Amino acid sequence: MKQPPNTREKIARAAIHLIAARGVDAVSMRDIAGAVGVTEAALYRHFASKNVLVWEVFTFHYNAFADKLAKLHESHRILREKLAVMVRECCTFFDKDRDLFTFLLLAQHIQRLAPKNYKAALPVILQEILAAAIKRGEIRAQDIEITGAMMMGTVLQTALYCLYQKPRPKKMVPLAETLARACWRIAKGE
Amino acid sequence: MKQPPNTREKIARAAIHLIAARGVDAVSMRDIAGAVGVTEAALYRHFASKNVLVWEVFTFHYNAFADKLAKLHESHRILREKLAVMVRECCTFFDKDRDLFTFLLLAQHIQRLAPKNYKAALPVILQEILAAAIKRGEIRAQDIEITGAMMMGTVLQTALYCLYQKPRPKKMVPLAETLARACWRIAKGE
Amino acid sequence: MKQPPNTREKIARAAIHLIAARGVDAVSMRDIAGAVGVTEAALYRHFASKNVLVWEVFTFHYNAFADKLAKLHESHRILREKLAVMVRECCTFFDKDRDLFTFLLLAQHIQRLAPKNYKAALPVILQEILAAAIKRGEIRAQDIEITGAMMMGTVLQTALYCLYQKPRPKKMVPLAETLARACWRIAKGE
Amino acid sequence: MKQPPNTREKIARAAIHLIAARGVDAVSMRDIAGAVGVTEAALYRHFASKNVLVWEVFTFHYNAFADKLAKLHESHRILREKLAVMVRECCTFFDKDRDLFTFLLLAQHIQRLAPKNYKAALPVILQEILAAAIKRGEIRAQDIEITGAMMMGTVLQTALYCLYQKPRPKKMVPLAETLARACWRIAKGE
DNA sequence: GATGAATGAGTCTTCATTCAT
DNA sequence: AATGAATGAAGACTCATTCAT
Repeated sequence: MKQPPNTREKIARAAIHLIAARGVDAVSMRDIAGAVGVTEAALYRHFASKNVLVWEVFTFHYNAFADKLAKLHESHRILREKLAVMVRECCTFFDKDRDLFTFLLLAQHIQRLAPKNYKAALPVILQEILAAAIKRGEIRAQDIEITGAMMMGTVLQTALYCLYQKPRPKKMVPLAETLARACWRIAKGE
Repeated sequence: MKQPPNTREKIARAAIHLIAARGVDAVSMRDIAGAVGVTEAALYRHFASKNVLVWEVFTFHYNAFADKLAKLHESHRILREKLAVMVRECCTFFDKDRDLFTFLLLAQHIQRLAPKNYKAALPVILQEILAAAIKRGEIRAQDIEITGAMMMGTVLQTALYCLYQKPRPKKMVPLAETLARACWRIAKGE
Repeated sequence: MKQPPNTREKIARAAIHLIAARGVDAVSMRDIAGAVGVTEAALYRHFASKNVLVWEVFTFHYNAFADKLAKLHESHRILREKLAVMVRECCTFFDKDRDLFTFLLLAQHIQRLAPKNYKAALPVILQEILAAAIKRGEIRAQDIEITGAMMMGTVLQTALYCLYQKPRPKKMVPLAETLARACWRIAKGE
Repeated sequence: MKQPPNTREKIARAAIHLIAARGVDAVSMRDIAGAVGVTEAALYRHFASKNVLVWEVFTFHYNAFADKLAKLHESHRILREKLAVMVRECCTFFDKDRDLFTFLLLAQHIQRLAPKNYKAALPVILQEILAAAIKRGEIRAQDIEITGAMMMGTVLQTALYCLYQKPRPKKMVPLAETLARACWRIAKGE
């Protein structure tokens, strides 16, 4: 029931693909236009500027992913299971759409385009989960921001490692259990 | 016996400072020259190109840091202590020279400048330590590359978090013990 | 008996408003379309090109104004009165529709769009009046082109001055008598 | 004793020539560079931007001319002579360097580039002269801003007229006396 | 009458780099 | 060692205009 393949969508995909491979600054509007098969000027009918293009594509997918994770963990009670299911989702995502995952991984660099006071959703979600687990007595009191950062690092750095494996990137799903356990042990502390 | 503050050194420092703040692509030779107080052309007396400049400055400091870590851990026997001392060194480094640390953090992006077959030293060191610990029976057998990646992520993501704290970046040294324990528990597994 | 607010008219008004404020070159078809609330393409239903749009709108109003002045002065016999009534009309026009007056003031810049051999009507009218006054012996013989230019300058430069008064443009009608007298004295010579 | 023909000066001259003929907006950096015989990029070594280029060239010559007029009139006592000598200087200037005069004539359009609170010097000078003449009792009290505007219009519109005479622009010096007398009579009033 | 999408040429500007001095 | 001037390629973005619908 879709209309003729939406140009805006094609532009977004091309941007994700190129930026995942080279980084925001190293990809020009010319590159994106070329990949889509239109003129540079055509891009500007769909996105007001390069910054807007990158930012809109980023937030759209980032928020979608954050929402999914939020939904997922809610169907579990205990922290260990919440972590397991979230980590698994990350791994699945990575294996299914590596371009997009990598693109989202550039969050730090893209966030300089963010409006002031923008707060990334993922860390917040993680911190809320941890706070709740502490309240329930599942884990002992701790600095949830630091714990959250350590957990994210565990997963993301591993993703980075898998990404740059030669000759072919590694799959992450097989590592899901290992990663989940590591996250759990980080939270559990001594 | 040092000569008057070496220009090459001043260029390197300026590059580190600017790149730490903005990223490689967003810093131009003009920016660097301006920060040093010389002409762009002068930079080419000291470095053959922008890429060479970035790469040489990066590897110099990266290798120096890797060497230091290697030396440090050798004066300890058991993994737990090795990790503790290495993590502490990272934290100290971060607190003492945030610019440089941040610059080195961009490794992934800078490594596209690397010669083929270049292999970053830090992960290798970490993997060797883990391999040895397994051999000694300190920890059970496991995929040392993944374990290493998880450990690095734990520390680096926390550094990233500390870096972007507003209004002032946070100190990392106070977190050293927490981080070291997390790394240890990651290695220890269940 | 007017139709629903004619689009062509709305386009013309928007063009006048924008061009009066910014000049021909600094106003784009996009700007005009935006101000009217239609697509750029829609403009081309009403005007063949930007140049045609500007030129047609200009000549229409310019000629209308020239005609009015011509009619006006004919109901007076002597130069002094002719000048008085024409100057007053200019002032009234300025106060009533500053946008349009300013737009017409850009005549010099718009006339590069003119067809070859185009001759602006206003100077001609003025020169005819002066020629007649000389014939009648009201004023002594003189270069009517120069005298005409001086008179026009007197009024137009004053208009310019009133236009750019901050914070609000000045009214011109109160200056009508002063201006008319100046014109008269210019013609009268010593 | 001059060094090899200064590029900055050549750029300024080319800009004056082109802008006098076509207006600021219709002249591109490419045009200017082409006229000078250098790359566009070379222009940016001498002027930070197109706006800066136009503005600096404009103010430099405008102020120089204003200074000259100021000096000139000071060597005369009475208004009539002051006006005569200033008008004559305008005419001489026009005949000697029509490009530059025309360029300066675009003042109104260039002044949108002006820093806030910029006040053009020429009207001020004229107003001071008029104020002094009133004080001395040479002319009766009047709105010096309006009188000034009328005088300027007299000269400038005539210049415009001379400029666009076909096939060759007219000389202005022969008109100096006529113009000076017109200015005087404007000030003198009835 | 009007739209949405597209284009190709052109805008100003910045880039890394070179070279004569 | 360093400079000032220059370059050619590329950057993001805008322009007037066209055309299928």
